[in-house]
Amino acid sequence: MLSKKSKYALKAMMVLAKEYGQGPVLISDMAQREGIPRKFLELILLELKNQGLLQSKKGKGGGYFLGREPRAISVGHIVRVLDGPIAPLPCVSKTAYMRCRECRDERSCGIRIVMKEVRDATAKIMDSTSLEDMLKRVEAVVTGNESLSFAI
Amino acid sequence: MLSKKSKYALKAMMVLAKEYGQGPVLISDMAQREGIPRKFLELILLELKNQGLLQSKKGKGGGYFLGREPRAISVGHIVRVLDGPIAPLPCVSKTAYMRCRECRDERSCGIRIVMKEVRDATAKIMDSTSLEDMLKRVEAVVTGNESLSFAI
DNA sequence: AGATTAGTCTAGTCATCTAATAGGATAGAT
DNA sequence: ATCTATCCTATTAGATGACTAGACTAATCT
Repeated sequence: MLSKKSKYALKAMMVLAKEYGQGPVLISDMAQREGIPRKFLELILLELKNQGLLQSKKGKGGGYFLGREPRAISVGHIVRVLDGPIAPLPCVSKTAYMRCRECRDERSCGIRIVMKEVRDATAKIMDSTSLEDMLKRVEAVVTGNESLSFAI
Repeated sequence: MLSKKSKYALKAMMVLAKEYGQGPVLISDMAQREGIPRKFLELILLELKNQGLLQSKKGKGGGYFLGREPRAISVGHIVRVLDGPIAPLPCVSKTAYMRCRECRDERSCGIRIVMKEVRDATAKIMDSTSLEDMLKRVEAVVTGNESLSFAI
């Protein structure tokens, strides 16, 4: 399960992607538009900033904006920043591998084989979907041209 | 992330699948063989039994055994019993749908579109993989015939 | 019948995580 | 200097995760 942190992060990033190139957006604006507790969103954005996905500007006319193009930021990256590894088990994680203490022979663990498949399928989707991709799909739904929403 | 409950459940179910048709297996045996805290495993097996995946026999010569053939028990079913829904967000769950409180228009939510893909991919793998499938794959690894491990 | 064996059930513990909230510090704009 | 808005640290209530304890019940063996 995705935490609310990740969900809120994705929502805020989508706002920033839509507003990309038009100057900084206020935390309060994003919080209000997406129905996210404002103080909580602060923490989230700060973390995204510290990981290089966002930039900010203080003072009047300040706010947050994407650190790079919407097409260069993936869902997987955002989720990993807030929730950590995507893998369902540490023993199949690429970014945070850890063997199972009780596993005799990892290579012949059937559970691991299946969970590795799950990890790969999930990572493939999340890492290949950018903010731009999501914007396009939303657009496709709104304009009624939904065939687009399946063209990755 | 899979909980330890689910992981232990899968391990125990694999033991029972391997031993299928050969009479009941003791909790303690499974606990020892797989390095699972015994009392914790008790709870897990009880839950699996209450959901109809396992049967048990008390007294001497007792223990647990699968309620049906290994080919008729899927990874997805086991995981859902212990961890609940597989979906990364309640709003894309088939078994436990719940809308997001703060979502204006669910249909045009980009996050939801992507997470639905993730759910479908995950569910497809977990629901189409049975204990028997896993046993076969393990066997394939052990005998060195790993081409089998990709033949679902 | 009585002892032994093995699952059943209820409750409780302890640590960690989640989803926030609070409030002052810091830096930029005017 | 004074707004304005992010930055940073701390705190917290409640839930969840991962067990542990112990009494109870049912089946089997002698």
